[in-house]
Amino acid sequence: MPELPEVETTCQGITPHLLNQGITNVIVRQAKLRWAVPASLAAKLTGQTIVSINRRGKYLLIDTTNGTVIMHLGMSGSLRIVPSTTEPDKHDHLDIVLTNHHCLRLRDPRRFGAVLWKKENPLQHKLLINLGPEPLSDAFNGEYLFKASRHRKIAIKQFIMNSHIVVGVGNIYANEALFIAGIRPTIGTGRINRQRIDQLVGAIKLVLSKAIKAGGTTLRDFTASDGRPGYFQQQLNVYNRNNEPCPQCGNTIILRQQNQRASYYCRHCQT
DNA sequence: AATCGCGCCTGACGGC
DNA sequence: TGCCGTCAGGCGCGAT
Repeated sequence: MPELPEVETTCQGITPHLLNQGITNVIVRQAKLRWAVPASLAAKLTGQTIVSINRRGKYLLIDTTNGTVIMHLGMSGSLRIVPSTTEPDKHDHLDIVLTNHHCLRLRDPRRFGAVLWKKENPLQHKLLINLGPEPLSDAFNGEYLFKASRHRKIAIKQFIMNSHIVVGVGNIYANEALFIAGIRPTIGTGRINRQRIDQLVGAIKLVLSKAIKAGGTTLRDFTASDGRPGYFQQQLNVYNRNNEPCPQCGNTIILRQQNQRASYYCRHCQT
């Protein structure tokens, strides 16, 4: 399940293969993703050159000489670079074929992902324009999060998973960051003091940057663009560890549903 | 304005 | 073995 570290790993993995490549063809085998892949995508892209690849939150932005492809990997999406003669898998929905006879291939069994097109100013796209700051940027700091958190009644876990507050924190890393910060996921956001908000900001930055270094987290189906899994799951403290001992105090890790999401935490270490 | 719950979708898994 | 129900979850959207 790609969260920010997995998308970043993918972005870094595909960039050297795509940069300055021409696009000779686009093959859409399954247009029904979260939103329909634009029917005009192939016409827009064919003959263009890829000029840069960026990430904003969990969105990948592939800039070409004619406009930008905006991709989201949803729950189960992955991108690979393969020779264009490689036989597609059942869930390989889209190929962007390059002049080097390889293609960028999108696989997404659950089809929660998206492939969109924006002619110019991709950051102004409706889905991107209201996103919160990047968690690893200086704009995401204690002052910002504290201010945003005042008078909010929502539980802190849902708050940090809200992409309008900060991008890229999905369920896995929200659980992990709250554990590191010693904050119980169910606490009302507005009741957390500045010092603890600062700790939470530090914990989010720490867990995300460590996960990027490890190449992401592979629990079910994530693999990097070279097909290798990530290794951050070995460093998970609480996620998927219900009934196991807390690595800090030895008490049993609790699992409870919170807004239809699994929250894992230690009742002793997280208050 | 903030919050809540729904729905999209497939594969894995457990129970019978 | 095979069938079926349940769960997982990002996130936009409509309802409250």
